[in-house]
Amino acid sequence: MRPTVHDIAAKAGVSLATVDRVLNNRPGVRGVTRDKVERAIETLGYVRDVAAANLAKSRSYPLVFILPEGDNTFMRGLAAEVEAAKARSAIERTAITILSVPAFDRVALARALGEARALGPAGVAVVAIDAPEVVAAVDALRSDGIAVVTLVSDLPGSTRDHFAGVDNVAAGRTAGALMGRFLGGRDGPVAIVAGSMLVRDHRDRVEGFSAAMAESAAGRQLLPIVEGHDDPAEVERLVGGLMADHADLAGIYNLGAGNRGLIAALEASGRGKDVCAVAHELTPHSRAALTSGTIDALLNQDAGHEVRSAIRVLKARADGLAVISAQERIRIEIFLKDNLPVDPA
Amino acid sequence: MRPTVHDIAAKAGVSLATVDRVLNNRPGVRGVTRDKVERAIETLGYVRDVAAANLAKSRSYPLVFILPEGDNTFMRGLAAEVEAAKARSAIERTAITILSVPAFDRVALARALGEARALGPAGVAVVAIDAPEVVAAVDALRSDGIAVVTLVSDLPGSTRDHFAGVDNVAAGRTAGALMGRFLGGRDGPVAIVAGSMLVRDHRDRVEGFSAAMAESAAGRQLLPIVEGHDDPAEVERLVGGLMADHADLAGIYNLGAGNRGLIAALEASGRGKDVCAVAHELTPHSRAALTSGTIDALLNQDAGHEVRSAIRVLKARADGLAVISAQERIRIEIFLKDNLPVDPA
DNA sequence: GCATTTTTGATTTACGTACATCAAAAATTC
DNA sequence: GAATTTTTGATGTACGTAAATCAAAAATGC
Repeated sequence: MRPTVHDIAAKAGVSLATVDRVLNNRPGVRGVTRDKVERAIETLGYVRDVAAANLAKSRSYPLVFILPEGDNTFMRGLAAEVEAAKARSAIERTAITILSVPAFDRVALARALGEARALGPAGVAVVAIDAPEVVAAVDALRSDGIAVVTLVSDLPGSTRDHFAGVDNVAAGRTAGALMGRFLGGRDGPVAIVAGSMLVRDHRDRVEGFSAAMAESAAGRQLLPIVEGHDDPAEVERLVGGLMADHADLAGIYNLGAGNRGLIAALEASGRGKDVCAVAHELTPHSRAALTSGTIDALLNQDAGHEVRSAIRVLKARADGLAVISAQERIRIEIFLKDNLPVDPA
Repeated sequence: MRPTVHDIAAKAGVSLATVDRVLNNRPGVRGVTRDKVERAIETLGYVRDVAAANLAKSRSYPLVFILPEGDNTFMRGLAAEVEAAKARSAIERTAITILSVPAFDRVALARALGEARALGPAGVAVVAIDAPEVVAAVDALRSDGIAVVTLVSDLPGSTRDHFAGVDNVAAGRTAGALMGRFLGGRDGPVAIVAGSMLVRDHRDRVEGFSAAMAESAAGRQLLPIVEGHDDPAEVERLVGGLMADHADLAGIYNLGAGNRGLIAALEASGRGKDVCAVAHELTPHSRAALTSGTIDALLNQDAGHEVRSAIRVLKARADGLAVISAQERIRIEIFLKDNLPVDPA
């Protein structure tokens, strides 16, 4: 049977109250007594029953999620996952507030972080934009003792507790390696379509992609990066332009959202299948394009995993506990037409 | 504030005892009363506090893990993950017993399942061998009301509750697609090295690989499958033979364990880098070989995830609860030299 | 050695649920 | 309508921890 506080008290020859004082480091315990208790804890291998403790404390975790608005499927999916987590609030003892801000608007984001701070939550999860005012707002939260996790896009210069997202440099490198291998002997330049170079995840992907292309396809020309702002219509216009301007275009890497636009433009051009396309995020649209051969490879991050991981980490940090980092590593999935999961994602 | 049993009692105008009778469907409640209570539960949106309930029940989950013995890194890693889970027993209210059986020995496995049954646990996780006596032993456990999860290798003909592992047909297809693309114009046959065709996961991988190769590299000759029994020494011997017999060998797919043997044989041959090698499982050895270029792609399943998922599912099934299937899907990771995780796995 | 401060003990209540017991009320049978 | 059965209420204990109170004991200062 697992030892309880009573067992420690008995073993250490002290009262329950003293054990409680030691466990929750309340004042009024002499060093010697504290040592006695800690030895008893050690030898008995006592671990606090977190469930019972939370019950006794009737602990709850008010959390704030700050998400960008926008028309793209990935962010809408992310929002849906946060809603799903909200529906589990009762079970998980969380109380989730969602704040929406215009995409790529650093000022609005900093303001939203201020709002979140005013709510005095236990933790905040935010899709970050890499800008000084955002860093300042995050640091302000942290100095209030509020846990902060960046979601999808990181903010390395800040004091955020954790980043719940994929290694985007590695994602870019993977895209580059696949592109290099898939292009084979084909000639012609490769285009890069980003959402916005304001966000860290997109910058990281560009960096990784360029590096891997330089290795696996040395000498291949990379066209200047264009920004589609994760908007399908804008991406369609941009890709249409690229196809028109470069008759010998060999590949396109769309590292942001707006795959609908990419696919539409590729298909409209009539040479969609000749261009090697690598993109991010598995959605009904991108899945269909992968199956049909318009897209050659998809890199995916699971929004549900990211949201659940963010919540786990926020709760743990709010309690001052450590996290199992291996469990919180978000994986990059690679989908080819041959390994699509059965369940339509 | 989240509603409790007291709130239901008040809302329904009945006593706490009656609410308890309804919630835990104990006898002695009239239909009308039951309905009243259920309506109150519905309108208040009550959800049982599982932590408090488990505390009150002082629930614990005795589990048995049945793992194959053997010298390969993957299975040793799997065992280590089970040990790690065992170390978390106190926190997770589990009591884990590990049974080891000789690899690929169906009779010993069936006997071990019988032993497990005699222990009367809440659930059993087993690395299955696809054989009638194993199916029978699993079904016997199930008919005792013991939850059963297959781990890594499935047993589709049985009544097991769940399979905690990857979609191995998809894994094989992915390997085939990568091989097809990576081979490019190179001529020559492709070899397949399995562990044993007795286990379902290996059979599934062969099926998927063959199908994908037929599509993406039609006409490519596949050599007859050889079995290395997940043993590094045996695999080294086999691959050495293949290299010697087929001077024009274009690719090797090692779908079982024993990568150390594969790598050693490839490197010894002197033409290791000319042969496209696809293998499974990221280990220190395979990682080094991927970095050096001896192996071209690695498919990986995360043993830690599989073990944790198996435990979650076993606990849920023991309580008769549903599982969030999206959360329990084990992903196939694809590693190229460019997207290796920083942390040495 | 006395007063003062610090440390410790004993005890109680609470968290939300499970489970048991016994009495009271209501419904059913004949 | 009395006897019986079924249903319901009231109440208490337990799970393991948190948190508070008040009294008792021990250590400290001078």
